[in-house]
Amino acid sequence: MTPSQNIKTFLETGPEYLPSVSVDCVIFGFHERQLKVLLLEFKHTKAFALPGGFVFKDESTDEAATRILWERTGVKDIYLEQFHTFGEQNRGNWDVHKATMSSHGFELETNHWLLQRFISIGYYALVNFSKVIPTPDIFSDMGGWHDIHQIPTLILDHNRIVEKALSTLRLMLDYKLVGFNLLSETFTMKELQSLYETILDKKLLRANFQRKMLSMEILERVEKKFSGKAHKPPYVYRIKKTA
Amino acid sequence: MTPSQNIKTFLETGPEYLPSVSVDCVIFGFHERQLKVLLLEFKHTKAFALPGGFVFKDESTDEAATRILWERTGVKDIYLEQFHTFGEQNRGNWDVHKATMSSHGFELETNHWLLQRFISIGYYALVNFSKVIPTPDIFSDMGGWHDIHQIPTLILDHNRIVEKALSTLRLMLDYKLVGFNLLSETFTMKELQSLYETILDKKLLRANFQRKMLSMEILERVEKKFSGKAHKPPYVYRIKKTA
DNA sequence: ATAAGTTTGTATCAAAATGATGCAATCGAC
DNA sequence: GTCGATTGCATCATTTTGATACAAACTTAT
Repeated sequence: MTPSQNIKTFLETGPEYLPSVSVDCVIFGFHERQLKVLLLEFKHTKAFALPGGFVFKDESTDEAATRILWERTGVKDIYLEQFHTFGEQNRGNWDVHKATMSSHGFELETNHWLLQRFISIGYYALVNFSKVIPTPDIFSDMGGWHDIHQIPTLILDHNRIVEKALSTLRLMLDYKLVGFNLLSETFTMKELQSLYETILDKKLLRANFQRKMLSMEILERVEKKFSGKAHKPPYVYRIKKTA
Repeated sequence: MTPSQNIKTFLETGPEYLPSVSVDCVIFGFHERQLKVLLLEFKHTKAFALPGGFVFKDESTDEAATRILWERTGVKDIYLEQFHTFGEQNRGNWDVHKATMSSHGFELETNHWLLQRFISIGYYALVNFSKVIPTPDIFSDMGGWHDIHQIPTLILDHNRIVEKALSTLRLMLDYKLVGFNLLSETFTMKELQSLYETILDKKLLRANFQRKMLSMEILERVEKKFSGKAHKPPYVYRIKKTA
């Protein structure tokens, strides 16, 4: 199918979606000691946006978020949490979408379903950076990771959504042990600490961090050692499977 | 206007609402050492429900919640917080509403807007019990307070919504100082402790509770003393106005 | 007036959690 | 083997929290 055919199909699926409701996902990844967010880019308009989409009439909003996540990353079974619903009357304008459609030869009337008011249910996801294959959607030409400290201006109220997702993630970090989802299956204590330091944006004392993590008794030592570097090799951990 | 005229008007306002989106409010009050929730009662069907409603196309969801709250309690300026959005495909059936409409002589077709799928944005409110005048809506005949431990079976997924609101409130209690909203303008330390004990459902040590509350430095002693009882009079507090 | 009975406000001590520092152990490079 | 680097953990200091005690302030009974 050509892009234009895809778009035609999409525009025609309007009636299959639950009206007024959209889902936006803040997908967090961790790479090279940076907390990253997956953003979509619109080449024509040079605009950025969060991965998002609409809810089919026969799926739950959670299912919609899972589906959108899968479509944009190629990964299922992702840690996902709803954090807030954004329900302002005017969350920004849809010029970018209009322009994108227009560039493909589709001129949307003002009352087109795509240009109506939508509330957006925000979900944040924690993914293993290396497993993700950023995949653009119909509107976008590119998907890519952006350092949380260098998020460009996004469409609509998406910058606010990212902010809220980040503050929720920070709160969750020491309430629920959830950070692991951003690392690979196994990891060292240093990697885990580095992750926490990046998310919380502050240094932590190594000895105390280790003591705290071990005291929760959810970590399991895997291989005894790990070689390569000129120093004492660290233990490698994984999360205990709650049997 | 007669009730039936009210209902007719309401049914005709369908197009003014944002489709698929509803708001439900869990209104907490505190009275006689009990945590209460305001519920509406449908006399014909003997069903109970949370106060809720729909979102006008030109108001935000927060504004809708505030409006609904005001309509059901007569109080504006209420502490209100969004806590979760419930987006399952099948949140339960609308038989009760259908029956209520029917009892007023309105037979709704299956595809009537009121019988469509709605997602519900949950808000919880903390109100001063004594200031509230429970007021029924078009569907209900009565509004009243119910002890959190004796919530009857509610329509749709409203029982789950109450549960989630309560667990969120408990989490919030020691993260954010928010309990005051359930008391009157001024209160004693004992009243505040009693409130905390009721919400958290556990006893707290008086001395330590007092120390903790005072250490946050948001309480202000008002009147020196308080008389009537045969013992040392307690201080009366109010929240410091953050100047 | 005085004593008795309560409840309040706060001090004090014990225990637990957290912050900070030090040191032995283990690896590769030389 | 020695050196430099990093890990794992012990240890101590500090802070927070849990538990108990006691004096102060009020009304009622005598």
